[in-house]
Amino acid sequence: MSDLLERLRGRGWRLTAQRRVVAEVLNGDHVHLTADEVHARAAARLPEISRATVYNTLGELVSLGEVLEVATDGRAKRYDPNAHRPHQHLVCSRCGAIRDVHPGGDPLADLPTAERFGFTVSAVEVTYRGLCPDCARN
Amino acid sequence: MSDLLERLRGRGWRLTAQRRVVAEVLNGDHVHLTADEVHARAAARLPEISRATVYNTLGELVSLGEVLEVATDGRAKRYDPNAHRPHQHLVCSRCGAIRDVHPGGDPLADLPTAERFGFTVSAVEVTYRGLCPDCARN
DNA sequence: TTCTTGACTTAGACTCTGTCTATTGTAGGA
DNA sequence: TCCTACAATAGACAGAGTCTAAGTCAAGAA
Ligand SMILES: [Mn+2]
Ligand SMILES: [Mn+2]
Ligand SMILES: [Zn+2]
Ligand SMILES: [Zn+2]
Repeated sequence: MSDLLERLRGRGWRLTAQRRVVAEVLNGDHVHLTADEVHARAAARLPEISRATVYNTLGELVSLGEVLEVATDGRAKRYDPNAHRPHQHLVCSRCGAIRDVHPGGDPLADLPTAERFGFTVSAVEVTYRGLCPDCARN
Repeated sequence: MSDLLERLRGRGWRLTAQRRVVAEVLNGDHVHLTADEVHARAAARLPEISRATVYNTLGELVSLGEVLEVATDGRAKRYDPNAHRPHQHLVCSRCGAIRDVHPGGDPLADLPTAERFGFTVSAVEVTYRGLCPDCARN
């Protein structure tokens, strides 16, 4: 994760305590936190950090391609530091749990040119919906 | 569309002027309106229709399976009357235009059991992102 | 090291989308 | 026609996210 901070400094980022803490919170695999969850965890380390700064920092990380924004359904967006390995999501319709999945093959290839209607297609988002083991059991 | 109204009456729906107007507005192909757009168009025909009724009616149509809810990004959900033919969406990242696409094959089949982690997967949402012809040109 | 300055952070007001409630209205059957 | 359960309404409320004005500070300059 200090790799990340180095990369960001190289891109002209000022290294502030707030940005450092947000980057630290977004560390690990299968991390899909909402902005408010990031704020709560960051505030545990740096109590005076503001919601606005968390939103700003997350937005910057997203435009730099270091974090992915995952739009769930109606609920708050989730922020995903696993931005360098393409993957998709399995979402529980009941409790909102998210798992990363890594199917083989490029889903972009499934869309023939005839079905592109002149669009320049550059990305595809696949979300599998269902019930997680816990919710299926109850 | 009066097919739709017939079906709904058969299911015990009271036919009110408001519901009729909402159903009329959601008529056609490649229709992906936000709730407020539905409200604006409905209000052109029935000026006193309320936002709450539009939300209620859309919610009912969705739970009856007559309309699909499409969560594009962090913005407002879109309502799609093309609920009886499974399809996916092509979204312009710049202007937000949406096209229906109908690729062959079942995208659910692309997720092997080993990648399901015990989830009971029942649906998959595929969104292709890129630039529409107009936006690519400018 | 201290100075300087523009980038950064903050609190809280504000917007947008959607939900809920209390009240009033009405579709459709008796 | 009358009754009543279902539906519509206005507007308060809530969650998620954006914006602004004012204060703060990281990091390069001297
Ligand atoms: Mn992920
Ligand atoms: Mn559609
Ligand atoms: Zn679950
Ligand atoms: Zn476009």
